[in-house]
Order: sequence, then structure tokens, then C-alpha cells
Amino acid sequence: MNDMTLDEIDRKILKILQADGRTALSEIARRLDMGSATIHERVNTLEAEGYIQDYRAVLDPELLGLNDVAFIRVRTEAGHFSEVAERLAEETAIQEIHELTGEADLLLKVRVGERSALTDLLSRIGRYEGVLSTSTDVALRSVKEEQRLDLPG
Amino acid sequence: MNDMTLDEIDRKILKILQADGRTALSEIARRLDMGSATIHERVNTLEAEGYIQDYRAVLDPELLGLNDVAFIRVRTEAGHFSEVAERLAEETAIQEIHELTGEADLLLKVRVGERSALTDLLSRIGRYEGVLSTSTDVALRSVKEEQRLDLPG
DNA sequence: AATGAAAGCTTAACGCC
DNA sequence: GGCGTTAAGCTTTCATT
Repeated sequence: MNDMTLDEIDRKILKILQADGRTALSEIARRLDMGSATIHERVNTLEAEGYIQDYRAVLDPELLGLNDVAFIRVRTEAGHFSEVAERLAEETAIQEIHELTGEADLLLKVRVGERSALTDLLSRIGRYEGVLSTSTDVALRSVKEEQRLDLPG
Repeated sequence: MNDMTLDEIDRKILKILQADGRTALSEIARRLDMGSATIHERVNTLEAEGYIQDYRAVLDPELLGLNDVAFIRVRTEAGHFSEVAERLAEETAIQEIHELTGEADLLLKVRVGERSALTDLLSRIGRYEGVLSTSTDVALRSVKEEQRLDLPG
């Protein structure tokens, strides 16, 4: 279902749509000098195979009052980190959950509108079963937050 | 230029477009029971004021061979962390750069296709002026990576 | 796989309220 | 600020290669 090989044209289409998700198919066709029905078919395939997961408007967090970013390191009971991670995934303020090598714990990226929301979240996490301890770093400034992938080619 | 107050309708528009950046204006108009010229005008304003930064296709990193995520903590010479951060921002493999409280250092999120790219990047960072040391955690598994904002309302 | 052509929608601009 | 109308442009399907 997803063992398709991308050619040069597919990669160009992905780059264009990653840069501007609303580029018209007819515009892509013009740039790549192909028929727009062809581009349409290729984009459909890229979506069906999962290369394109979604289309999103990217919103400005600060204008929307979500000013605070924090990273929380969670130590869990041995062997229970995946289980804890699955439950933490339900928390909407938690944007990222990564299982780390080394000390077998979790790293969370959190975005909240007020410090109090962070405090609340931390005490909630502290009471999760399997969580031993947390340690938190608040970001003073986020210099770069890029979601685009660095595609080769 | 951006001291606009969002009403209920603006927030609904943002939510719809954040969930699906290609929703037709006419479809939004239908859902909110308004004229599509009105929605068009509001979306233009939301874009102009910066609430909507961009539209993007979200691509699958693993299908594209970008399998490895790592977090790098960078210790810098006192007072030079912002300067180092600005230079690091040029590295395309570095997706995020955050200045942290506490120990006045930087946290980087990196995504690469091969371990060797991570090794290369680390030795490059180690040679940056103002960088004292780095310490790296590789992610075994990324359980959640959500870019959508948790909008109230 | 790629294409041109046709039908049905969508956007973007206008003038009016 | 909101609306309906309209022209231009877009997407989608389909028969053809």
C-alpha cells in the first residue's frame, strides 16, 4: 500500500505543496509543464499512499494567546513508558511526546496560554500511574519552529 | 496592524482551516450559514493580520526517509546564546530552536534521514563559535507530533 | 501514465445595503 | 460588516492514446 517509489515529479509536487498547500493543481501543472489532469492523478496517489497526510492552515500561536512553550522530561517506572505516553497523548496542551534512548524516559513539548495551565498540567502528570518524576524547562524564546521537512533533491 | 479582536465566527473559521487548510470558502460559508463573500473577506483579514501564517501540505516524514528525531542541548558562552541560535537557524535539519530558562542554553530538535547526518551536524555545531558543549538524546519513537494549536472555544 | 475537453464549483471583485 | 452577482479560473471526470 505504500511501497511506491517517488520520481522527480512527485518530489517536486511534494515540495510545492509543502511550501504552499493551496497551490492550484493547474498552477503546479503549469510549473512542471504537464497537464493538470496528470497532476491531479499524482496528487491523489500521493494522498492515498500517505505521503501527503493533511492540509493545514498554520496559525500564529502568539497572536492567539498561546505564548508559553515548555519541555517536560518524564521519568517513568521501568518498562511502562510507552503506556504512559499513550495516556499523555490525550492531553491537548501536549504537542509532542518522544520516547528517548538512554534513560528510558519521555520528553514532552507543551504549549499553553498561561503559566497556571502549565502548573495544572504538571500536577496532573505527576499523579499519572507509572510516572516517577518530572522536570521542566520553560522556553524564553522559540527562535525557530519549522514543521516543513528538509526534502532531498 | 494586528490588534484585532477575534469573534466567535473568526475562531470557527480558524478551527476549520487548521483542521483542513483546503476547505472551500463556500463550504465554510455553508457550515457557518453565511454568504461566501463574507467568509472570503474574513479569511483575507485573518491572513493579513497574521492569524493565518501559511497553508501547508503535511508530509509523512517516515515515508520520505526522515526517520530519526533527536534533541540536542547546546551550552553556550554566557550571553551569547541568542547569537548562536540565529546562526543555527540556517541549518535545515534543525527544525526547532528554543532558548531555555535556567541554565541559559539552547534546545534543538533535529530530524535526519541517517545517523551519519546527525553525527555530522553534531561535529559542525561543536565547532560553532560560542558553543561550549552539546548533549544529545535520540528519540526511539515519536508518539505524538501535533502542530495544531489547542484553540479555546 | 498522460492527455484534452467539458461540466460543475470555487474564488475574487464589484456594487449595494 | 455583510450580501448577491458575475467573470475568470479551478477541479474533476472521462474517453483517448
